[in-house]
Amino acid sequence: MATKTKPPGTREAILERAVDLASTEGLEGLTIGRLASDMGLSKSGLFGHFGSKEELQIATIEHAARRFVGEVVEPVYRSTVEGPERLRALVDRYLDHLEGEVFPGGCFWAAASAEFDGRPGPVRDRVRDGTAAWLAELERQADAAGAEDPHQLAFELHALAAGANQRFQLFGDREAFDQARRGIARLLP
Amino acid sequence: MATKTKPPGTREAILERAVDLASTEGLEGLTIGRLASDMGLSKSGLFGHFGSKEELQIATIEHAARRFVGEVVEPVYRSTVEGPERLRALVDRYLDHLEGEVFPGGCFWAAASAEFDGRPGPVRDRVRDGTAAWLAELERQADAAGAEDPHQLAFELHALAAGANQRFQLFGDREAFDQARRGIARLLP
DNA sequence: CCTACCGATCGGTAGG
DNA sequence: CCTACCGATCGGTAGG
Repeated sequence: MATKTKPPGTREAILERAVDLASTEGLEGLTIGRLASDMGLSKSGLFGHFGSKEELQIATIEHAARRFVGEVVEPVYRSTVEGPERLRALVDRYLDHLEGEVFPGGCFWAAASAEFDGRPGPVRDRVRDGTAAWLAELERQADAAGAEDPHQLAFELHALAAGANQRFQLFGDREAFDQARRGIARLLP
Repeated sequence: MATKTKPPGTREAILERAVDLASTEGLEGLTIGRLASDMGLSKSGLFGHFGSKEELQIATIEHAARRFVGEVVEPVYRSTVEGPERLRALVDRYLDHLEGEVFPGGCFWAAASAEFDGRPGPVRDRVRDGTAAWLAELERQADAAGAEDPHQLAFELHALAAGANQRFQLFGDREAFDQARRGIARLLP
């Protein structure tokens, strides 16, 4: 008999739930007790998978990074060749990802970044690494697309998309994505 | 004898500290016990000023709003007349405010917005009101400046500035403000 | 404004 | 993986 969902108790299943919880409650509000009861485990049973809260937070960030790559970057790489087409597809799929409410609490990275940008340590470092990787990917594709100033273009594309996400999360305002697309259309003619 | 600083224990002095604490620890991480000990009060002494943690959070947001208006909006109104000049000054002063590290944990609003956008209630409502007031102010001045599409312009200006702030906070990267200014220069020629 | 306290929950450990 | 527990801290209250 095939199981319909991933077997509960697995590290993978725990992290799936952890990413969702962290997107609404924050990485600090992601408590071991709450996560354990959601997964039907004892606190110490769940604790044993990670060894400390900080390790849980780091594992959660790395799981979110894998999900982002799998949902945004990889499909675009499979369906496009390098150049303007790929940059365009990357930005479009990024906006679709933000608009699609993949996480209950909105973009995991926006939340994690705001929460930990002022708290030095390994958690902030991982959030920084994940964000830097995405900005670098945008810049690389902007370069391959022949942009005059790929660094500047990557910054503006990311800012417009992130701005739309912030307004959507706070106001429930889907119009913000149209505004972002309008701004992006001017940048990527 | 004039007192050098505001008398401690005052609601005003408490809220000043509360805004700073919330900018690094978040509005949820702003605990009554921590704030009380910072102010040299007992927990229940501080508690009595507000009546509940939620009321403290709301008072903190409203204090941050008054500070923002006093530091960004009012000086611009005093030094400019309505029109392109005022819009330009508003955006410039906003960027200076973000770059000036007024709060230890970076922009209070960016942090509060990311933290509470997924938690319905009066706290989120106040964060929303404050953000909406600022976007409306930008749009009004964009309109007075004769912009073709004031709503779109206000969105893009805000997104570029907020994007710079996010990158600055996470990477300590002042270059982001230059990038925002470059993007804004194209929007406000 | 204070001391003293409440029940709940936090991260984490002991021992199995 | 479990039960049972630790000290610390949370928001909040009683009583003065």
